[in-house]
Amino acid sequence: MAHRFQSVRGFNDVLPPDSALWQHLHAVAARCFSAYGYGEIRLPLVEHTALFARSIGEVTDIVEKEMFTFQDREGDSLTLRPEGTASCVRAGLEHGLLHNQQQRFWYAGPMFRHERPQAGRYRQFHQLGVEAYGMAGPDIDVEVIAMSARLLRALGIAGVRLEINSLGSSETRARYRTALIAYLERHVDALDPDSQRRLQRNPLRVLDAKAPQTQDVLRAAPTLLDALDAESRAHFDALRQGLEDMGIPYTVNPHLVRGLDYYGRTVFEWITDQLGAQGTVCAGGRYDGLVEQLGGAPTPAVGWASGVERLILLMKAQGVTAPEAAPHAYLCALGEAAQRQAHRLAEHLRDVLPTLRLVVNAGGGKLAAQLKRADRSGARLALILGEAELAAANIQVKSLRATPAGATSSQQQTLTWTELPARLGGLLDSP
RNA sequence: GUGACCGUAGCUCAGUCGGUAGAGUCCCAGAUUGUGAUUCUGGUUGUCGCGGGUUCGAGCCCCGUCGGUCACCCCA
Repeated sequence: MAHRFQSVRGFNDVLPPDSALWQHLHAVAARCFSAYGYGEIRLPLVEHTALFARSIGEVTDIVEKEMFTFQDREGDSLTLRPEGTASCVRAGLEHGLLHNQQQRFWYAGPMFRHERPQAGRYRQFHQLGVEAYGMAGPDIDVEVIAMSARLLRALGIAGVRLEINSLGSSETRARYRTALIAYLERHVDALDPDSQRRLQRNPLRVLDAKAPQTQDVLRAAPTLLDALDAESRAHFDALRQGLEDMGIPYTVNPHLVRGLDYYGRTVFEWITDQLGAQGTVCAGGRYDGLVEQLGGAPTPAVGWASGVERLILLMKAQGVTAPEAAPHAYLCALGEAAQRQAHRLAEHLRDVLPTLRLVVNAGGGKLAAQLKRADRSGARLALILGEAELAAANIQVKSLRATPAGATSSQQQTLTWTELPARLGGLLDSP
């Protein structure tokens, strides 16, 4: 036998029946986003590498060691997108959609990061995200958070909690950063090694360190919330009021920070402890500086992204199932003439009943074997077309599954071809 | 990037002290049967992830590599 390939590490196939759950998730999400007037934006998977360096931040782990970057044939440095926001802003600017306008977008698709795979973390993973531009007020922050809450609810996901924080203005952050560094340097020996490293590179990230000894040090550290400027404070207070008005429970986590440099003021995360170490299901915040940083006019912006694999894991953990996708009927044909007629009949039935799911047995075989396949397909009915039925222009209809009324599984009847559509129509899902 | 565990039939797994591979399931054929359940009989399925090494001999020991799982790190 020839050599068999394995998939590339961290790149996964999605197979039936899981793919049905993915379809369900996307259908629910699309309905949810359009309910708020958000339009779908479809973005390329590849961008110029510099776009991500400039938006996500040069000294972030994502840019420094996690991007799939390559040279194309002209020698340009290109990168498989590690997230969606940078592309969204680039596209908005490129097509003049962000200039003095309000825009609401959503997107979905694969992202790529070269990390070691583990539960809920893959090298090709998928995100759903929303972005809103040109609206500075806290009410739009509330809107996008409400939308995320509605999406989670619509997907049947429970047991997630919302945490929020404010990173303040960039001036606030710079001032706070200095104060935090000063404090941490006095306790540097008590920090875990990772946090000592972070202290040099990205001090705010020390705040969400897991190591207990670092948590101890942080208890007496200055907090971002105490350092907030007056405007950010008012924005944050209004956000909290808005969430309360909407009845969305949340907790303020003063240690919540973001791994991407472009965030300021509002940040939030939906967190679960049902997924092991990768507990963040949805995360986002305000990024008022990014559009200008990418060459546009100063434009307020807010958005979030959610990890599809993590949502799917949660849905499965909670027993959420996709709508029924098994065929309604399975057509068994005995003999060559009947097989030919079976395919013609099936096409006719699909014309008459556009939502019918009908499988035609292929390749012949004994009736017993065909019925076995019919049963395994999950079909409710088996349709049997043999030589006798062919001659009489009728068909045998056999129940494979008990109906809700509790009928036995051996029910069988003979119908003419013209009676068949009405019988099958009775099986179709009500809209 | 660091660490731990794992990879044997389509699937779930056994395989002792190193002696050229086994069960259940699935699938196929037949018997029974009420044309698909059940029961019975018989049968097919393997480069033991891949490549080296040690050995008379490797699924088993050693090295490398690819893939999986989990944690760190990072993050959705």
